[in-house]
Amino acid sequence: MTVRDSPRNRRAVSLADVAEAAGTSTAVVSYVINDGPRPVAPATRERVLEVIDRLGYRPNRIARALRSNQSDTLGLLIPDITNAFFSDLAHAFETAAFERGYVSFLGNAAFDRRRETSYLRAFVDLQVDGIVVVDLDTGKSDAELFAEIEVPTVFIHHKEDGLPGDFVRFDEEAAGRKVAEAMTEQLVDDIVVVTGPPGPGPVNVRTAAFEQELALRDATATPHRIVADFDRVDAAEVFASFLDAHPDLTNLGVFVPTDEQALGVLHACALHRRSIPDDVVVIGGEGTTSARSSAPGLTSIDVPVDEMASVALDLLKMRMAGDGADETVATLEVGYTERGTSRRPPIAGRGDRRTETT
Amino acid sequence: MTVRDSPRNRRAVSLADVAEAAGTSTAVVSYVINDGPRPVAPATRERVLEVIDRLGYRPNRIARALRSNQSDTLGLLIPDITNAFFSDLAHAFETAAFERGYVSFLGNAAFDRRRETSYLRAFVDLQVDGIVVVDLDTGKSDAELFAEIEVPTVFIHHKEDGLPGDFVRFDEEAAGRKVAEAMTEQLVDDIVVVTGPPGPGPVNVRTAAFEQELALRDATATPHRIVADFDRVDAAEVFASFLDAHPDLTNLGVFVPTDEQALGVLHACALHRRSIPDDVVVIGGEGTTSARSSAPGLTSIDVPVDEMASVALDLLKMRMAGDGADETVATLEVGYTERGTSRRPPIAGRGDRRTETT
DNA sequence: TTGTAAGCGTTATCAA
DNA sequence: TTGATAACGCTTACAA
Repeated sequence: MTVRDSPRNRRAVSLADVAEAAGTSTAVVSYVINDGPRPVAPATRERVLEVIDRLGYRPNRIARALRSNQSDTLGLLIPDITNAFFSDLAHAFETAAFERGYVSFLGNAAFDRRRETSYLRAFVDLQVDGIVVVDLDTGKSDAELFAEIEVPTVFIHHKEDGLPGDFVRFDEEAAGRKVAEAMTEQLVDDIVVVTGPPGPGPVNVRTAAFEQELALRDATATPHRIVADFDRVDAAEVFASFLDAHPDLTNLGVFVPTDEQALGVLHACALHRRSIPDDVVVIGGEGTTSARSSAPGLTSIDVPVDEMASVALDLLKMRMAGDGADETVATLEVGYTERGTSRRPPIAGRGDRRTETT
Repeated sequence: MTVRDSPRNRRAVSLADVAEAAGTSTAVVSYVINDGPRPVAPATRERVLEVIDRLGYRPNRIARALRSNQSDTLGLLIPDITNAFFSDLAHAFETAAFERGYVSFLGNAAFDRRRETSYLRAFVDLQVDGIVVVDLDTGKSDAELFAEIEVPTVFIHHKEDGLPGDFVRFDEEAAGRKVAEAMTEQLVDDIVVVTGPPGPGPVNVRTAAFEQELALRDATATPHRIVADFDRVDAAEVFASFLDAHPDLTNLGVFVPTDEQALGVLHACALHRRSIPDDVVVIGGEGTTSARSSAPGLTSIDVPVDEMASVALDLLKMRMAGDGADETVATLEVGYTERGTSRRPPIAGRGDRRTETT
């Protein structure tokens, strides 16, 4: 037992240690570990592998990153990790990244520009190989910072004009239209749209498409609009006030573009003892896991979150490989699933309409 | 304009560049950046700071980590990030870590031992300063690996005997007892306990305490036990079958130790058109944000998640600072809040009972 | 096929 | 108070 074996004051086994024990050079050990870039004689390789195993050597990824400018590390920046949709996205990315051999930093901007900036800088300083951003759509993004970042970046869900990087989104317009179509079949007397705070964000594109399609299908239906923040507590409060202010509306259809808000609306209905879907039909816009299994399950657009993650990572990989392609915009198709917050329509389902019976 | 200014093929500004531009040495620049360990003349410091600003220098954290064995980075390992409770925990940690200047890697074990191991190794290889683990409580943990890890580790929620590291938990026994007390005031005819898969995990401690206290308070009440996995879909299915099998039970009280399962139970009740809390009272064991704003909000134990995170990080910091204290076990107190899934009891609230009216 | 040695960008020792 | 310089552990050009 040498001193090195004592559990305290032991420095980790280094590549040089391996080389020495195997009676060869650090270069050869490196070639063995990385399967290149130079060939190694089978006998030598065998010897090195044996020593690596015996000594329990593990490469130091920090040193490797410093030398090679590659960390196999990704940065993931999310506006609000408690939001049902974003947490689904984060989960999808983490999984997809892990499958591809990356470990991810998680940055929760908490809807705060300063935090976003701070994380972005940290990611760059930590030499991540790529950055996945779900950008805040409130106010101006940190355009200068994004512009000066040399790290491959892919934007999800929202991207401001002029920022450099690929963009993965889903078809917001189709989402709005599909819900409008479904809503007209619900035979409700009045329609409500919940919108987010005014702005150019993707969510408001969704609601605009909904309203437009609705007008096309039924000129008489001018929906009530109510504005709520993108969190369920605010949405619940705002919707509860709406119900208070309109006790006469007893056969209501509500389009809530984000599931996070939809969950709040369901909460408000429960408090006000409005029966769903008998008194109020609620249709959501994202199909998060959280909303799929709410009580009752939310009828909604289904966003292909896993596909978004895998497309995003593929784009990132191409960019990291240096394929200097032009900036790509990938727009993914959405589905629509009836669950418990809408009425089974008298007309047979068609198109990509799906009905779920649990 | 020199070549370095062209946006392509530009290598980042290094400390040596700063030193050269400021007409001093790398050592001095380092002293300025780190405020030590040697003093710097005010004039020199001024000059260096000016150059840093002008060149837009940012320290390379990889190089710093390699040299100093400190990365200001943390690893966070979670069994299942889609679980309501764990995602609350993850959020709390990320926030607490960020406040203390750390950036966190996120590892989602997805209830898979191999993934857990793989992340653990990656964290060590990446030289994280500390690891926060919510360990899987299924089967044997990777004891050897934990034992050989030299990185400060703190376990949350669950820790197997013999593993090295501090431990932050909440008072599972008190949680079970509190719910039992509340349940006896609900005037239900029958009581159901949902348990997780059999095993030594913390959740089963919670349910055992509940059953024990219940027996103490009301010898006649022998609760039905139903077993469900720790996910809402399985819990919903299992509970739905239970309702099918017992159509006679129309005044039911259910203790669901994890909110994730409780959400499933609520979902099942909605599908079966059981009114809550008139037909079924549901009480949860964690008080996650997700369950607080379900429809209706879940009456439940409230776990001090933020406090757990901050205690865990404080313990980690102490260990990183080398305070070789004995292993600490911190047990935090839980609250209890009535929300919409229980009946307002006829007896006035007392103790730390809280009632929430939204 | 293998070995030597020069970095990568820091920190911190030691000497000036 | 400052400046050279030797690490940290790895990759890889170059030489043998």
